[in-house]
Amino acid sequence: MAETREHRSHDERRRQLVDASVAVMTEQGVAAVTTRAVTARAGLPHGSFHYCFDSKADLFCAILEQELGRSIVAAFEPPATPVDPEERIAAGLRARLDQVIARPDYFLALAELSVLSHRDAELGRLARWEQAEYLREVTRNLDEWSRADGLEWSAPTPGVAALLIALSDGIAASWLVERNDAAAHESIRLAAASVSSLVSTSSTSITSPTTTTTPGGAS
Amino acid sequence: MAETREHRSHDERRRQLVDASVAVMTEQGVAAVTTRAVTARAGLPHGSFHYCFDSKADLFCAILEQELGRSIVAAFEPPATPVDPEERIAAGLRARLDQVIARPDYFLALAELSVLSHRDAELGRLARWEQAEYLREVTRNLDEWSRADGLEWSAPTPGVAALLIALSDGIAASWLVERNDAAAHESIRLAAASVSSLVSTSSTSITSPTTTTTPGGAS
DNA sequence: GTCTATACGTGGATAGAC
DNA sequence: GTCTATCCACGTATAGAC
Repeated sequence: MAETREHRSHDERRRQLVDASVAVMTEQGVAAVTTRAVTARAGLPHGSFHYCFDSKADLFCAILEQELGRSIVAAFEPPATPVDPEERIAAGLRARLDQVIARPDYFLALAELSVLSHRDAELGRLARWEQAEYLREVTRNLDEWSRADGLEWSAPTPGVAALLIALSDGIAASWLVERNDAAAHESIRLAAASVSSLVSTSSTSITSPTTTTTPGGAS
Repeated sequence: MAETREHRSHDERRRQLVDASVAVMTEQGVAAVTTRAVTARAGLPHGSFHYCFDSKADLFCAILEQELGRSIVAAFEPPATPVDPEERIAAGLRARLDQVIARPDYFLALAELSVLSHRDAELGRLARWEQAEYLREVTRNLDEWSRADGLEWSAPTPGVAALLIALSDGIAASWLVERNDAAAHESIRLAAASVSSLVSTSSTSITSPTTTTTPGGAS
């Protein structure tokens, strides 16, 4: 450990600079993310930048990798507590919207970075990969939840997952320009009502008969 | 008229530069839209830029105004030929996707410009206004179409229109990163099936009984 | 291995020539 | 009114000092 201390410093610098970049990006937009601004924000000398990153594109790769990966972790996460499909879908969509509402500037910056990534080959690959990963994750959670509650979809779940992603993205994007909470929540309500028409509760659900016996709070 | 000839030249220059900007933006991204690149593209001297625009932000305003306005014109346009709700919704969503597929780089640039606009107060106002205008247009067309076919929605049409916009935006955005035609069309299929569950054909539709008599090709 | 000083290119905006 | 030459600020990247 004592010998690797110098190397560890190098990796820590990278993380430090990435975090500083995210801060600048969030507050002032992607255009404001310059090597000078980032290093100044991190309290490091300007020269340290090209000591940690090959180029600015390299930095953006690191940012995209870290932040998009972070977004994936809690995507349409499983059961929570078994509720009817419509409410479950609404909850999933609402979770994402709530994140955006809580940190609008951050997600605005992320959106900026996403569209920007398509201009660069390397960044584009990364963005596509993350998107695919995200779809897999949502599909996985959707499957898990459907199996647990004994639900069947009138279409393959990857397709349903893609639809849910498009919906949450679209609603979030719309909120970002309008900042209209009521309208966004109405969209979610309608979306949940719509999408739930694709699901049919199969008769195999043994655990939950006509009346669900959920111990605890039942509203 | 003879007296205003000089002024007309000025306005024509503006349009000329805006068009050049859109071209550059489409081919190389918003970041490449510099005063020099734009004037060069337009075949004009660099100095002519600040002769037509107060600043670069002023140019972006003009671009946003022109291009977003252009997007609105054909938004979920009315009847076409009366078909069932699900097919009609799918057609509306498909129309937008087809536009994006036909000119991906253009819409990518437009997306770039949209997210970028939120960093500037003036541009933000413009983007919001255009978005509201777009919602009004879709709602208007939705109302018209529904009335013509005697349809009733289980929710106010502005809410439905907002959902449709979010859907088409989300699906288009998803396509822009994946470039997966099949997946996008599957999303549209599912979306149309979902949303059509919100509509109930009222008994007032006299023109179209159980079997529609459409002259011409009936596949 | 860590940081400073600097080179080099570019962009936005302007003053002044035609 | 139209265009040229130029200014100044900033951004990336590097060579070399500590």
